[in-house]
Amino acid sequence: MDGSVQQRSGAVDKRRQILDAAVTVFARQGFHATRVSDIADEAGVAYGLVYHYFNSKDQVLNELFLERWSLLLAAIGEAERTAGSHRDKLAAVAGFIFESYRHDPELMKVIIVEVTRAANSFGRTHLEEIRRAYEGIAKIVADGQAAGEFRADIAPRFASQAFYGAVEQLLTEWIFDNVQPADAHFEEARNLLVTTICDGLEPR
Amino acid sequence: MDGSVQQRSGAVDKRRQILDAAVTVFARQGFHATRVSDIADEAGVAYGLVYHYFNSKDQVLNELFLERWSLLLAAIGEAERTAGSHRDKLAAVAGFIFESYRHDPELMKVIIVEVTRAANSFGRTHLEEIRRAYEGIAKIVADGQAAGEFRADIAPRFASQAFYGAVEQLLTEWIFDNVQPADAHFEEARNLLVTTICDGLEPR
DNA sequence: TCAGCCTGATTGACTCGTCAATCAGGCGAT
DNA sequence: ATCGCCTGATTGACGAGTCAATCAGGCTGA
Repeated sequence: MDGSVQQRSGAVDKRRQILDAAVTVFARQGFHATRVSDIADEAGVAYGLVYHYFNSKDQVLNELFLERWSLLLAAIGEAERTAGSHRDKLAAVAGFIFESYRHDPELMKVIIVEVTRAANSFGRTHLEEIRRAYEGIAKIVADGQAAGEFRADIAPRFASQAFYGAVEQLLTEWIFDNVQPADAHFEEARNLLVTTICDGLEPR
Repeated sequence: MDGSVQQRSGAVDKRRQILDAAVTVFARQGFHATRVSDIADEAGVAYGLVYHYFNSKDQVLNELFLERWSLLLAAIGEAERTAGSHRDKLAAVAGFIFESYRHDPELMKVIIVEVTRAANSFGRTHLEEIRRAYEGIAKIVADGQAAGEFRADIAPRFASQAFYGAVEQLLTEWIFDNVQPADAHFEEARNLLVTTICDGLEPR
């Protein structure tokens, strides 16, 4: 009769607890360097319980990635649909990504370091999902070109890569520094990013 | 009496052979997934010989990275010193990186995937070296601002990140696709990159 | 109401394969 | 005969995943 979809008793959701612990530990040690027992310890849970909820260590990371990436894809679609100028749309996308970092730096670190940039392991596994984001951005650029807001002599796919690459590199700096930038920095980063790239995309 | 710096006999340089084999195998399987025996097999050499020349599997990768990264740092210094406008200097830097990929895609793949973008493992180890490159690029931007070629309201360090991030993301696409782009693509990539970023950096 | 049953959550010792690194010895050149 | 390149079997650590046992709480029928 209660609204929650908990499995049986009113116990805390252990599954969620394990996922959250995994984020912390993956962020701290990296995926390869964390043992499943580290996750269990961090979650305050027995080793075997991780395998009760997940098939493998990999699946834990997959779950974390998909959970958040789907939000990004949704945000891109949303920006495409609602924001004003195409420049604004790109700003909205960059804003969402920076905002994700502000909201949960550990999770973003894990996603970027272990998935998005891991061309040999999870990056390859989730290539399709990742590319869906690039394509969304490319579509905004293409529409902007059609509308005459952006110069037409730059391939949208190319612009999309440059845009996303710049965003991710900025985040990577924060990740390396293990820094939680002040609110003002987020605003600034988004604005400068959009200024630099979009001005570069404008017709001359 | 011969010009080479070989260790003793006239035998082929096994050390080099091992390094080259490592590049191939690291590129194919990723660092974590390759066993030292894979390297030895690829090099046509006994397992133990790897440990004759290197202290550890890690050291093999370190060697590969430093070997090439020092060339990049040299190229940045060179560009800073010689090329004409500051835009040309940035074009020279981007050109060198793209050229490195054209010359040896496997090596660049390994360096980017396993070092430059590996915030939890080798990226952290070599952070200082990596940053030296960012700083070199930032210096070019700063000089360009001082010369009035670039707008002054964008932090050089920031522009540097955006620039390098865009370059690396483009390379990453080729890496994911396992593609050896035609010569024309390199030229095009460099030009578009410089166009996009530098135009964005220009005073309005 | 309550005993007994049942289900599924939870535990952690254990297995089993994998691999980095070592080492003792062989071989060829000088 | 000696030195240093070279070999590959062996060792030992380590960690993912398994599994049999325990536990808790709800549900049944009398």
